[in-house]
Amino acid sequence: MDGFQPPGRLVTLTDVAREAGVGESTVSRVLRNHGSYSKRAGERVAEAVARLGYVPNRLAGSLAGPGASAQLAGVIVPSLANVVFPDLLRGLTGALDAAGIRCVIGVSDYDPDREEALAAALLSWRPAALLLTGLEHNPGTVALAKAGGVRVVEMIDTDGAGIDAVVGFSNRAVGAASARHLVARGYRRIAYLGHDLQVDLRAAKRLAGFEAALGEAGLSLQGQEIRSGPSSPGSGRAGLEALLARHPDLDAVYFSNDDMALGGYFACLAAGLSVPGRIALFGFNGLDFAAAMPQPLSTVRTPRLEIGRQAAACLIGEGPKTIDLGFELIEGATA
Amino acid sequence: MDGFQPPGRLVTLTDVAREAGVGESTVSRVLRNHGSYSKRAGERVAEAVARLGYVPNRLAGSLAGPGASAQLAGVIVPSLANVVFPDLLRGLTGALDAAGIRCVIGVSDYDPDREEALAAALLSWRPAALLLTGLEHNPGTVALAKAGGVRVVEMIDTDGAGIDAVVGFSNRAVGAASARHLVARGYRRIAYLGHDLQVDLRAAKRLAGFEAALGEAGLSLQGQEIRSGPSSPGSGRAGLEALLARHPDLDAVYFSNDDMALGGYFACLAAGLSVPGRIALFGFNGLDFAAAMPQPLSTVRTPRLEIGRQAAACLIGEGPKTIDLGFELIEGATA
DNA sequence: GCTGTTTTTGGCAGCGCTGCCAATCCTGTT
DNA sequence: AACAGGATTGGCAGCGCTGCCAAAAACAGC
Repeated sequence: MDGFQPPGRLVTLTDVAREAGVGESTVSRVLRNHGSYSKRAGERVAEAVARLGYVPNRLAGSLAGPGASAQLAGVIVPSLANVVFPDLLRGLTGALDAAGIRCVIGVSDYDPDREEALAAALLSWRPAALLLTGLEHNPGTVALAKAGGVRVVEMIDTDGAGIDAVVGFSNRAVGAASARHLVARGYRRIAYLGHDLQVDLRAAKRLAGFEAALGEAGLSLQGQEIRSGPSSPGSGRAGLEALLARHPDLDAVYFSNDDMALGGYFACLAAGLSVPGRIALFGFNGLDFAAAMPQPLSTVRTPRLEIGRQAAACLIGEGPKTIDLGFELIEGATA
Repeated sequence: MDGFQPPGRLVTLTDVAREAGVGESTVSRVLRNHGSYSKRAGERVAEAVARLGYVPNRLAGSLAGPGASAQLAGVIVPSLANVVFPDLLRGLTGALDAAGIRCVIGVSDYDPDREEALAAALLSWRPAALLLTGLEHNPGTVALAKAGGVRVVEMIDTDGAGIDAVVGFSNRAVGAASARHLVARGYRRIAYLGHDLQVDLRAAKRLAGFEAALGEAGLSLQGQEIRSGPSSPGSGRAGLEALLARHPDLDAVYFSNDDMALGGYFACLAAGLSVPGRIALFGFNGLDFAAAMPQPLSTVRTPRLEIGRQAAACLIGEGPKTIDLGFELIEGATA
């Protein structure tokens, strides 16, 4: 309130002890409400803390404490540009907050080497857990995670083997369900429109599941457009225009996600193509806007928040190793 | 690589020193490339580190080091559900990453009391800086921030006095510019459609600027619809329908943001109202989809990533105290 | 070969806190 | 009033690392 402290020394627990006229251990006990102390001691410490504006130093606390810090969680996501990951974080921070655990985040930009570097950097804070996205990592990342002595949770994808705990859903199953829906609705000349598959491995798994299910129905993809760069409505719009120019006879398009699908819908509106009469659109994610469209988007809603929450639960209690949270196909009106 | 460590003791710097046959200080010097050491010492340490799989403990490092940790930054955002904040984080993490600084995040849910609690929690990690959103905080938060001995950066809003550094733009000016644009285009019967203003103070400032500019033109708001809950396309769609039912003669609507405006656009599409002929729509944020719409949304693009980047720069070098990054009015085709 | 640097090195205190343990203070009893 | 048994308390080592300093080694000049 009255200007900055003389920088260089903040109030320490020892200061509080002196101010309160008690020993350091007593202050520590009071502050953590751990062990027994008298009411009087509690009051005096509380007063001293308030008077001095003491903020505990968890760096020291965690160092002195038993094992690791147990108060930080390291989270690595591939991107923050795609709504999915903020949603994941939202679920995580919400659930972890109650336990007093904070998230330290790293953004890998879909680069496994960056992911590895980030894993090392985050581990150096001795977190209670390391939360990764997807199941595919560098061997070095896996080694770090295993040797780190921390709980490891891999989120979103359950198609494969995890290091420790896994929370998510099957992207292959999503792709397959989407394909079956389109087939059941009578669409036959189906194309895929997505962003870079080398980079987004979960999208690649969905596509694999999609193609497999098409195959079971005796069909195959009639066209494919892979846009470089991140997914976005702009990319979806341009992509659908390109796709239709190349394959004018398509009757349905499966998009890598709702953002792309929204762009596709805009392209149809702009070109005056009726949806789903002339062309059907199918997305992925079940974002907010999908339900608000004049014709609700046909898509698959993924339990993004819930994945975050369950991942948090994995750290706190010893939950089961693998949790498949499933997904929900939303029939919508565009496919 | 070969299973989990016997949990309880991770490799320490002392282990590395023993393994490499050098002193602890030498290992420390090599690892941080600080001070001088022989080539041979460097090699032996590097080998030992690799052999043992040593990951430094920054908890200890920061505790022993000079002042604060200087390797963590505490970031408090009101929400992760609104694209704005992930974008902010994206800019931040991107720029901070190069400096080896990690972000510890807290989500306040627009609650000043939670913000205060989070500030204390984050400060207990002795971060290099505390990054807050907006200029309005509890007195307790301000006191903590000032006493914390850290750099404080308040992001997004420049309409008011900051604690330390401020990076953003003027929300009032955005509102005023938006109003002037609508007025210049000839719209006269203008309404506002937004989400909870008590909670989103920046939106309230935009509206204040908007109304002030309307006033200068001799106009005033013809209607207003405030939806409870977070902004979303669904809320925007329902809101516009309610607004038009109440004020059928409106010729333009100013939305609290693009998500709401997208919902409004969908409402118009669904109702067959021509945009902007029958009704003009004006948003805020300049999100990706705005440009991909059949008629590009008229809106204001805010420098969200750049705010994050500049905020990061504020922590690293001693930048100027207040940075106004301005905004860009996008004329679009909906207003 | 010997002194006067300069570079490289290891030991050790201490960062702020917690855990352990022994000391002290209470109770209620005999 | 003296005493057992529990509640409460303070001292101090030590968590893993860095900064400081003095010792040791390497090199320089004569």
